[in-house]
Amino acid sequence: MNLSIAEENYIKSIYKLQEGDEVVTTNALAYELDTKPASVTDMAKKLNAKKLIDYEKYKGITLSAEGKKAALQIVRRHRLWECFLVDKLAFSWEEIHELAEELEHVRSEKLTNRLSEYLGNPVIDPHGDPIPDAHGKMAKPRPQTSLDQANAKRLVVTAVTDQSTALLAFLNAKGIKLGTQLEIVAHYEYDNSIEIKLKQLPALTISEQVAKNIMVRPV
Amino acid sequence: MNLSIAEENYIKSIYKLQEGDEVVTTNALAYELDTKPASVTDMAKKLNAKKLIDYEKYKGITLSAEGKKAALQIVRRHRLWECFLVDKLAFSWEEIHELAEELEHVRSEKLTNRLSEYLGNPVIDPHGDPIPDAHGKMAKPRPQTSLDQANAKRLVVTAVTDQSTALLAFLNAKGIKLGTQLEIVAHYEYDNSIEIKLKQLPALTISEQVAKNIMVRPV
DNA sequence: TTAATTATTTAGATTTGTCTAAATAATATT
DNA sequence: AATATTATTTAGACAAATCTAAATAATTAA
Repeated sequence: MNLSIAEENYIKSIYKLQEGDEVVTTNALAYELDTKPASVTDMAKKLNAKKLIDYEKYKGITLSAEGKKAALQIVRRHRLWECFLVDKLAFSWEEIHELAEELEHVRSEKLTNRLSEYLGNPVIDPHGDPIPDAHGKMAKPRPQTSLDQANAKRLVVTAVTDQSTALLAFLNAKGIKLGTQLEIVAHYEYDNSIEIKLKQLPALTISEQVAKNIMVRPV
Repeated sequence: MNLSIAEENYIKSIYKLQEGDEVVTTNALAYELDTKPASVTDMAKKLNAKKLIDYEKYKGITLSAEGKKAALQIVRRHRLWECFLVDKLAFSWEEIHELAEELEHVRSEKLTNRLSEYLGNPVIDPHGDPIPDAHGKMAKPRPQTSLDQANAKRLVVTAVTDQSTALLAFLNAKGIKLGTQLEIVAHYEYDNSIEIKLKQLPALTISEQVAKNIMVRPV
C-alpha cells in the first residue's frame, strides 16, 4: 500500500485521536490537522476505499487493522527520528517535533531499521512515548494527561501538544521544559487559572488555556 | 523563497545539466526528470516568474544567481545525507541515492548544519563529489567522465548515473562497485563494446550503453 | 531555399488535495 | 414534539503538477 504524505498525516492523526478505540469525529480530525471538515470527509472516503479506515456517513472514523499497522510504522519513524535529533544532533525537545514530521515520511523500511539499530533500538522517545518495534509492537503508553486535568499533585512535564513558538518561548521564560518537575498549588475555577510551583522557584500562575497544552504524568 | 519538492527537483536537475554554464534544453530536462517536455515548459514559466531561472520561449533554461544558490543548498543536503547513510548506517553506494533524494527535501538549515557538524564537516560525499558548505562554496568537481569516453587507461569507478536495479544488479554480478579500479583493454567500434579488466579477474566485455552510465576518473 | 524533421509550446484535460457555500442529518433545547 | 443548534456531507470551484494531442518554431537535409 503506497500512501501519499497527506494520507499518512491523516492516518497518524486518526491514530492519535483514537486513543482507546473511540470513534474519531470529522470535526476533531479537521481541528487536529488544521484543515476543514469538508476536506476530512473527502479524505475519509478515499481512505475507506483503500480499507485503511472504517467510515460510514455521519458515523465517524476508526482505523482498520491495516490502518493501525500503517499508523504504527509512521509513529515508529517519527519517534526514531526524534531520538536521532536529540541523541546525535543535540536538538532540544521543542525543536524536534516539526523536523520529525518531515523525516517520518521517508518510507524505507531498511532505513528505519538501520536507524533504530544505530540508535541502540530505543524503546522510548525523548518525550517518554514508547517506540513501536519493526513489527508494530510497543510498550503501553505512559499515563499522560494535560496539566489542567491532572489530579496528582507532583508531576513531570512529558510533552507540549501545541508547538507554536509563542507557547514555547513562554514556557522557556518560565523555566518549564521537558522533564521539569512541578507541583499544583491551586486550581482556581474563578478565573480559569492554575497556580504551580517549580523546584527552587517561587510559585507562578498560568491559564488553563496554556495548561491544556502541557502534558504531564505523575512522578 | 519557499520551494515545493517538484520545484526543488527541477532546480537540482537544471544545475546538474548546466555543468559549465551551458543552456539546458526542454527535452534534456524532461529526459533527466523522467517527465514530458510539455510539463517542463509549464514549470519553466513558473520558475522564471520566481526569478530562479532565466527562460525565454525556445531559448532554453539557465539558473539565475538565486537559482544557483538554491541548487547548492539542495546538493549540500543530498550529499550530506549520503555521507550519513554510508558512514553511520553502513549503507552501500548503490542504495544511498534514492534515499538521499527524499531526505534532501527536509529544508531546515539548522538540521543541515548540525548534520554536517556531526559528520565532521565532510567536503566530499561517498561518490567523490564535493559538498557545498553552508555558504554554497565548494571544491572543484573531480574530473569525471563516463567510461565509454575515458581516454586514460587506468581508472577508478566514482558513480553510476543510472540507478536502475537492473544495472546495479548487473554491475554487482560483474564485481564492479564504487572504488573498483579497472583498465580498458580495448574499445571495439565494430560492435560498440568495451573490454575491461578488473584486478585479479579475467577480462570482461560490456556494451557502450552500460559504459555510458559508469562514471570514472583516472587513477 | 524549400521540404522534412525535430524541438518546443499551447490548449485543454486529469489527479490530488484543498476550499466555500449550501444542503442535510444528528443532537440539544424548549 | 417541534424548534434551534451543531455536525457532517454534497456540490462545485481552485491550485499544483502532470498529461495528450495539436500547433508552431527551429533546425537539418535535399
